[in-house]
Amino acid sequence: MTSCATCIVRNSAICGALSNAELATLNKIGRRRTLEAGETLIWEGEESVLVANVIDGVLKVTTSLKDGREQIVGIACPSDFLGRPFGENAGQSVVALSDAKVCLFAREAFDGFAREHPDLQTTLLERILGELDLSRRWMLLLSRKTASERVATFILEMSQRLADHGCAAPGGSIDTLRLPFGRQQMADILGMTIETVSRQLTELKKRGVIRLPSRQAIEIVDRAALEALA
Amino acid sequence: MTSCATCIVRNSAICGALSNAELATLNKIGRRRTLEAGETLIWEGEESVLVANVIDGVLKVTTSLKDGREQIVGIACPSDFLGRPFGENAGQSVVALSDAKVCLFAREAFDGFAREHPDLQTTLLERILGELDLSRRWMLLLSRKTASERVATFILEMSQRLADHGCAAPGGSIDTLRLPFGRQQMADILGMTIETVSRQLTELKKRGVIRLPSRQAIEIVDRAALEALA
DNA sequence: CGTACACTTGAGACCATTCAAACTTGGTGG
DNA sequence: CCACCAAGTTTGAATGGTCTCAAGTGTACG
Repeated sequence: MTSCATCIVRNSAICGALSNAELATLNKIGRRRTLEAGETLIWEGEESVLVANVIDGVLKVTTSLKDGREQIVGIACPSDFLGRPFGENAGQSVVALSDAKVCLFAREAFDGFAREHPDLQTTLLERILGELDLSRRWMLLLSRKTASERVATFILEMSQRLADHGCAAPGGSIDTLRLPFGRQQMADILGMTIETVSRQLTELKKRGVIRLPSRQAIEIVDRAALEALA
Repeated sequence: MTSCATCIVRNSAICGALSNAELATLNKIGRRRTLEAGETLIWEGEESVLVANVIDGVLKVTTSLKDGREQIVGIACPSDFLGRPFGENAGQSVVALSDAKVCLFAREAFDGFAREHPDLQTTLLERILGELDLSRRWMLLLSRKTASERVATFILEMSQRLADHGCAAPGGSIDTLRLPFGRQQMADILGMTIETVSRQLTELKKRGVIRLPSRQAIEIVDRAALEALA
């Protein structure tokens, strides 16, 4: 029996808006689920039947074209909210990048609960507004920034995110990022090809701005230079 | 004295969630304002002091880089909501594209009112979720679609919007769009240059897919062809 | 030790941009 | 009514940044 009382994201997820009594009610309509890396939780275009809180792991939120071109429009870390409440269709797919644990709710049940709990709605609204700001800023990157600006921005943004809530994997100081994804996913986030990402990273390495200690790690050597580039 | 009772967006804006009594309270903290084309209502990066409902006219929501590169991340039409509630900073600028009328609220007063009126919050949440879906779909266009795909998608999207709520200006059937903006703004929406937009439009004209009866009008001749391109 | 997979590097092609010039359009005043 | 002007738009030629395709290198894992 899993319980909200012992949940590690109890206070940082939207559940933080609820009292223990309210949480007990929510607990009844929710259930936990584990996902393996690569597993899809939500399919783009399908009916929106699920919403979820991330408990552990990292997931990607994507939209794609029929021919396979894909764009990652969001990265979900522990305590982040997933899914499309108050709507019939899921606009994006959600896929686990690492093994993950989520707290699932049937969308309709969640909608009903939310309508009766204004504080939860406020919290949710604040989160979604933050997401909207983020995705709009990202639109500027995708449409107007050059390859090197994109990579510089990406590294700084990830560093930021690591600082905020330990999303970007363990075992690094503020300046050594252990990223939970490979080049292809970086490319899908930045709207470029894998080759261009690679070239830009080696360029930054050559210039002594970053180091690449291992495949999935980036160490920031000269943060000021990165900021100038982004 | 302006009154919500006679407001033309009374039912289509977020105010639709409120009773007449509640609306009277909201009316006290709001005021009307007219904007001339080109006037800025909200500045990116400044403190978020205002939120608003659009009553008349069309406005653009933009983010930009210091060097002037700009991306339009949203178009606001009558009954649309503007601004950043529950947050300190405005992430985007809002500029009137045509002469416009808006219903303004001090952000903090609005936040307070919203917290006490769950139905308003639900409505707002639904709207913001819709905006998020839209902007995420647009990210895919900006990062992965070719110039011709972008223009085709744009025309269809605008046609859709015209059909939904008479945003895209008067005097047109479903297939003749009178757009409230010029080539530069199309470019800023699509993340391209003005020249590329122009070239793609003439290309579509040559192929008999659209006609360009006047500077700001686009007539869809072969909708199926457009859909195939998008 | 060998194989598979991810990443890097290189050469060439291509699409969108840049810069420049010509053309429309709509408005103003002679 | 027409000439003129300014602003917006179209068109052209050349450039350049990113992608594509292909081969090479490295790293993890059996």
